[in-house]
Amino acid sequence: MRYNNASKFSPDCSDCPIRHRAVCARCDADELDHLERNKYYRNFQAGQTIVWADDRMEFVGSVVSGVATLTQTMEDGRTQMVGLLLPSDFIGRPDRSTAAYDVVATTDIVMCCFRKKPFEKMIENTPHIAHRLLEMTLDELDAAREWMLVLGRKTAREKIASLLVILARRGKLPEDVNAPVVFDLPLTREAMADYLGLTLETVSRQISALNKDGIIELKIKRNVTVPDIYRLTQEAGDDSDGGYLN
Amino acid sequence: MRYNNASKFSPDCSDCPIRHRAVCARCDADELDHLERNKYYRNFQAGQTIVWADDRMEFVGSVVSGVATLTQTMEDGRTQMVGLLLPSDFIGRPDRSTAAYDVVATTDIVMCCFRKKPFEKMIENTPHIAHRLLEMTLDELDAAREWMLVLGRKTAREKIASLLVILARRGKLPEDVNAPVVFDLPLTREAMADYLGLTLETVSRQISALNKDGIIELKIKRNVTVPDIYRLTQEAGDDSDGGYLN
DNA sequence: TCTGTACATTGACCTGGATCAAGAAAGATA
DNA sequence: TATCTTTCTTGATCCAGGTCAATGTACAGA
Repeated sequence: MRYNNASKFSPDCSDCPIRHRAVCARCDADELDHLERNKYYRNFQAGQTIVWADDRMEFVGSVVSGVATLTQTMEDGRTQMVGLLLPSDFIGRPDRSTAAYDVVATTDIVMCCFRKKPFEKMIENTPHIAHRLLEMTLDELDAAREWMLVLGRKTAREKIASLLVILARRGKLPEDVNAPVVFDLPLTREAMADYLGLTLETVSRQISALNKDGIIELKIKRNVTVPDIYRLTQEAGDDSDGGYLN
Repeated sequence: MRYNNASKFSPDCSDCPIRHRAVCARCDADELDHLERNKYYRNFQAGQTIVWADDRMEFVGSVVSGVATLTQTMEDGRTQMVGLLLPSDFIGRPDRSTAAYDVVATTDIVMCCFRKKPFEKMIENTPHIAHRLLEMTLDELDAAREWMLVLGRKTAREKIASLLVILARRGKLPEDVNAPVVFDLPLTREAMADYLGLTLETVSRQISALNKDGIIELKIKRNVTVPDIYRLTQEAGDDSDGGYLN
């Protein structure tokens, strides 16, 4: 459904640890070749669960396109998103046989995967990749801890803004720092609420408020193309409400 | 001041990555020896800041005794604790020159330290230590994410209970699972509040409530010894309020 | 074009925890 | 012993965000 960029399928694993190959002469070339040959792509539909918490997880991989979430759920149904996986983000942890969280595709998503066993073998033989993996894990740890500040101490409005900043940073930023930023909002209100430790109603109200305050602007409706909009410019401009922030 | 266990100074770095030596025949023994010879101990008093966020950090180390916290502070003073360092916990991150958070001793504390440079060198030469470090970082990441659920979705009472469980788990648990657990509470109400995303008043009220509900029990006052208590049993039992959970 | 489903918005009301404000205990100092 | 400081407790009040409920909108399928 909706937000679907599976079209840019051409695999761009630009931040995949494997790519490290380009800059490392000391690693085991055969090993890397072997891995490169054994990578494969998997598609998931929006809403589909990629891995269930505590299930065996036989692969590692990175997001090529689309968005997924890491989610924790309590017995009574309360859920907290603990991670957001955007293109180039890595998923899976060497030396852990089971997943720690539910991984759910929130949009159609393409992942670049490796079977875990050979990947672990490669880590052993190519210390620089292990090093890169440690670095990535430390980054994730920093992000998690920064999010603890958001969850523990920020107001609803600040929480929304924090999320918007994260998403904006991951899009292509405009050259001019002062130019307005445009980016996709590939999450439902509920998903945002789960990330922010709020209810979906509060998220909705805060977004409306930010909109009313002129801080964020409405976006083009999902399946409306640029030509569609352009056509509107030829009509009498009566129905001025151009679109919706999804 | 108060909670001071610097007395058990005898260095017990039982979970220090260096200890890995005992189980690894493949690592560079000279390197390990060199590091072992170059470890040193540092003492900090309760309240003292061990490292300031963004300051250069020239060492890594682990807690021998005492408790420290990792804290993030916003410009307006709101603070969120993002990590709790108990004995055997590791601090410092290879390849990062500056600290990401304030590290503050909440009790008198003894740390076992290594200068960062040689430590990093050792990591390069002893892949198994790098591996162990990745494992430790993944554990921290799990802990941080579990804490996100606590901060985002739990009630004040549940938050307190979550903290108590963490502290209880780190103490020596009784053989009998059903026996009551006894452990130190080496944090002020304010520190707990900062960890839990609450105010200190709420923490105080909730602890009083848990106490009233018979879920937690009062503990012996800090500087009262067992003989002191015993002496009380000889008096007329009028002043029955035996002590305080502090 | 109608219908059903999934999301999003908005309103009315309630409540858990924050805020403000005294006091009381613990512990240090003298 | 009295005094000062820091920490903890408790009460009174407030309000941000939760809860419950109704309505609107997007869009797929028939």
